[in-house]
Amino acid sequence: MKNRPKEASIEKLADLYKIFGDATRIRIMYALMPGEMCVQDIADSLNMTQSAISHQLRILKTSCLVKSRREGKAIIYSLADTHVSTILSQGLDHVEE
Amino acid sequence: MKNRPKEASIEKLADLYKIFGDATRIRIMYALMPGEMCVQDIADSLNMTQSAISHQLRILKTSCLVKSRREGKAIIYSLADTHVSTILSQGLDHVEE
DNA sequence: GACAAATATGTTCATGTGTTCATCTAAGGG
DNA sequence: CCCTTAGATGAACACATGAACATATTTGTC
Repeated sequence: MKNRPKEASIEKLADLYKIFGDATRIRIMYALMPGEMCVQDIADSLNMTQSAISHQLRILKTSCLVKSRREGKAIIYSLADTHVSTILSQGLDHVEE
Repeated sequence: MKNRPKEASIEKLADLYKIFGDATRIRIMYALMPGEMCVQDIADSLNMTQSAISHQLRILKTSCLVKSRREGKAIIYSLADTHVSTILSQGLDHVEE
């Protein structure tokens, strides 16, 4: 059990969890687990508007939880690293007890 | 990589992370890591009002992240299980890269 | 029982947050 | 070029959230 982290780390930590603290964003991340997807496909799969998804994707990207690349007209999103799935399944363990 | 969880689990997961998504609550949990503490001591250690801490403790307790017992006039709080520290250090890993 | 100490709770207020709607930008096809 | 398609962005609005303040509750002491 480590010491209490620095104030800066605590703020960062809270901010990180804030990102995970929204069902839409979690759904997006789970949608991206099997593989990359474009915005409209995510929207369709979650039954939400393109705009709503785009807004959330921006938040996820700013926090480096997803990354994107352009392919013609479409922009393809994918999970940024394996940490994301790790954190999610960690939380799921706690929830599903 | 598992299947997408049920809707109910996703909501619960988001709610769980929402709890972790506040610096005050994280500070409280870190304060409780070394061992149990009464409300006023937590408040002093974090330089916050007793009321603010009590409100947050109630949220943490409702989510089963801390537990409490009475000892005379005081109520002593402690972390509910080891999952809490696990989740916190997991997030810290991601943050401190 | 009156009182003090330790917490809990209710209310209020300012601030954040997520979605929608309308609009804007970028890329490809004719 | 003009138009269509795919996303991004900005403003507005409704709703949630955290802290402060005052007050209530519970317990121990005299």
